[in-house]
Amino acid sequence: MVMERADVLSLLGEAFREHGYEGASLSVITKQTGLGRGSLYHFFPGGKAEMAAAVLEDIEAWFEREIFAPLRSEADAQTAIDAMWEAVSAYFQSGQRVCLVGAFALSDTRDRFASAVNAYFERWIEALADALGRQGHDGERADAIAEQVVAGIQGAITLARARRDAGLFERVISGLRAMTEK
Amino acid sequence: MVMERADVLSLLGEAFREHGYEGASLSVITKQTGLGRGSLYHFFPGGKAEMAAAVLEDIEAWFEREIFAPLRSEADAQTAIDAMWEAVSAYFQSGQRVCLVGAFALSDTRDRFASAVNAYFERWIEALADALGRQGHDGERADAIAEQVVAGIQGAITLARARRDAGLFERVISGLRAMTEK
DNA sequence: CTTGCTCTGTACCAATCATTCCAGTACATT
DNA sequence: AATGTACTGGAATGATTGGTACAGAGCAAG
Repeated sequence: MVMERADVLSLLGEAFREHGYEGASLSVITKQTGLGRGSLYHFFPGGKAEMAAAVLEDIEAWFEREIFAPLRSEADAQTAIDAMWEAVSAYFQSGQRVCLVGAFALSDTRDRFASAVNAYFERWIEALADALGRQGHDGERADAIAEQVVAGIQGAITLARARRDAGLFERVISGLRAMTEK
Repeated sequence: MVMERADVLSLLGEAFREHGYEGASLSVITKQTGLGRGSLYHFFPGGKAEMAAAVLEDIEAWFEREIFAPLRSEADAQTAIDAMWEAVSAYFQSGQRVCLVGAFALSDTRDRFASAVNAYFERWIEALADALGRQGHDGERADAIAEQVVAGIQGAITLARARRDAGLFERVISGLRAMTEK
């Protein structure tokens, strides 16, 4: 079995998601990726910090391609927004899967990856506001809704995980979704 | 200087807030509380796990007294809701201060303290829904708003910390607040 | 002063941490 | 078959982890 870089990043991502940056020890990582220490440090000479940075970059690239870019440039804004909601539900698995960027943001891990963490949310909010603007809202209102919605998604993940309640996630999401409909 | 249990819990809380459960090592904790290992294990024979559990209990008690109970029993529901918003802004310091329960919820630390983490949010949502009900909303609608609002608060904290933007926190909070006005 | 109790600082423990190192495997290029 | 490079597993590194042991400090009651 060949292990592509993309596969490794995905497994690394799950490890950090489950245990957090501090909690994801090298032995956890080797176990969860199936790669020995030698291989890990061959691909990521910078160690754990470089692994996490690479994962963040990978996540950012995925969201940029699948969600942010369509929000900014799709001819029909509502179509892009609908696609965002589909992607969000699938990606976060009804709140059973944590947002790694959000999780990092809540501890001092944030400072290690400050610019990646900031950029992720900045781009999401801006792209969504752009789509809302093209959908007919005036600029200020679009910004406000976008902030409200992106915050709401993070909160829905937190609550769904705290209470182990996927239904709660879906209910909050559908409430937010109503805010992005014409 | 006498060190009351309440002071220790407050300092412990800040340590866990800043570093997370895994990241708050015993040396971080001794530094931040000013107590040596001897004292710490004298007060919390169960070690780090007992410290975190005690902090969670302390937080829960504070919210119960200051926010949940008034929401349930204050004669004028709107007054209790207004007080909740004041308390939330002050307690989370415009999103510069993390919600420890929310932070725990996002990693596998949640499982160690599952019932405390679940109870905190369950009570918050139920108490708020109760107040919204007395304020005139029908039951189903009150539940929905309460979930939406409590999730929104958690998300506002996440975003404000991620982007180091206290204004963002206040804007999201005031959007949520509008949902709890008659 | 003595007794008894709560509290504290320090030395210590085994386990685990991230990281380094290196001999060796696998495989593609000559 | 020989060489070079990419990769791998595991042993060894020193630092740090959470937790224990214990002698003593501080102080109130007798």
